Amino acid sequence: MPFKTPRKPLAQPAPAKGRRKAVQEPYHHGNLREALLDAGIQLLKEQGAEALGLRELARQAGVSRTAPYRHFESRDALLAGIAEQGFVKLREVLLQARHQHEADHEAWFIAASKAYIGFAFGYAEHFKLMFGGYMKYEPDQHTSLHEAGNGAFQTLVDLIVASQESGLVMKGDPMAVSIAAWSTLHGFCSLAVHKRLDFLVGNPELLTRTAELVARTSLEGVRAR
Amino acid sequence: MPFKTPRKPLAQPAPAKGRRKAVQEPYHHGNLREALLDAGIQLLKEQGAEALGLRELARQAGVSRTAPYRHFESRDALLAGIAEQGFVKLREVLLQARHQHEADHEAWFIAASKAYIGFAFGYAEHFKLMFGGYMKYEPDQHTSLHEAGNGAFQTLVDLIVASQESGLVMKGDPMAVSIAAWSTLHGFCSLAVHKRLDFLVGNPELLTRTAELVARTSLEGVRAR
DNA sequence: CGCGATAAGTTGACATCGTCTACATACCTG
DNA sequence: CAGGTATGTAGACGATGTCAACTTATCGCG
Repeated sequence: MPFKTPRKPLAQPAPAKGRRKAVQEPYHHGNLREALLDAGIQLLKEQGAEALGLRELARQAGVSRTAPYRHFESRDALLAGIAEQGFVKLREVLLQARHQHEADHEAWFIAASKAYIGFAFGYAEHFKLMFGGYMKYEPDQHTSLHEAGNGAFQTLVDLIVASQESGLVMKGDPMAVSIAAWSTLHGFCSLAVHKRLDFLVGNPELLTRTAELVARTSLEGVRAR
Repeated sequence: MPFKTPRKPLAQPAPAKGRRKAVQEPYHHGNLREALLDAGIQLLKEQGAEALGLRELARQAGVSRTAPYRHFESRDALLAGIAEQGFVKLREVLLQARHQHEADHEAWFIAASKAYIGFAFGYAEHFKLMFGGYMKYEPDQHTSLHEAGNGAFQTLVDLIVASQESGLVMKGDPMAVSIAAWSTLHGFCSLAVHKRLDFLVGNPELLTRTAELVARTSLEGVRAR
């Protein structure tokens, strides 16, 4: 029962990491910023977003309660950082589906859909944090988070545009069509991670079939007719 | 600037309201339970779910901070009560769509879809509370909330079953098909109320078109083929 | 009609949290 | 080596949810 995590013995003092902006990477105590993010991701997975307190994260990182304020201007900013990592990961899995099936648009579509669903179920708490109302989110602030989200969304838009050109998917504003296709996947995932599909719990086989139906539904909903 | 709301002068002492369960209706101070729910719904609409503090609600109702505990065992229970009212309202608007178009299944489907979207946009904060992670939700506890949710969902299942019989919608497990159709609507609404569709903000005309596309997508996704 | 039980409301206290201000320390740069 | 700045710490404040103990009003029953 670890009440007090002793300060983690970092491998390197490590201020060697490229300085893309202006102010980064702690100097005399190891890189707290990433330590906080890592602890947060860990805690998020184990206990959910409500457990992500600034003081708790500080405790886990072995620093004092107000230390995080040197790296995040508020709790929301820290949550935004964690959510951002989620969007990066989501984009990765979507790109992976693309690279495996880029030639066949229909296969690409289905693979991307399953990747999205797989991410939501595999990182349920992360998914909730990314899309739920756990923090204040104003797109024109949180620009970094916003861009990460757009980066993930863009992979879907790319898929839709390609599929429109090949005649698989209906014509029309690519944004609107992308949102329509995305909505189907997202709605299913959102309902599932928030436990609103208790019809399916305890029946993993039915859940799998429903997930596949949803992936197909997403495609059929926007298929060219 | 009402700092202290004086105790509301109730029209009647009012313990005359049908006693469906066993323990209800406050005795010596007016009916606090409903006053709290009403204040909560009001505050929810104005300020969002985070503003729904037990103490704040008590303040608005003109009672002391711990008085709500005589009617709700915790803050979550109060939120659940408010969310439950939302599901009742949602069911109402879905039933209204049904009664206006029951004969034509396709019209019924589209009307129900638009009603769902209309509810989400018209009661955005309520919608977030109902489906987001603002409170702990375990279906086997919160049975009242759970049933209210199922009541609303059932209107969609009825629609799907009827549409399957008339050949509009594909065959298959009605639950799974209902979830697939619902997912499309819900995903769009969820993304919108959480401000994840900033592509559309400031362009209400595009938003309207996208909403209609989504309603159609929901149907096309499960249409018989 | 009166009296006890009980529902309803109040006050006080506690632990926790996010955040602010002021202070201390380590590191880098000139 | 000196000074500045990035980083970390301690203390305090107001706010919240919840518990325990106490008070008051209302109901039900003999």
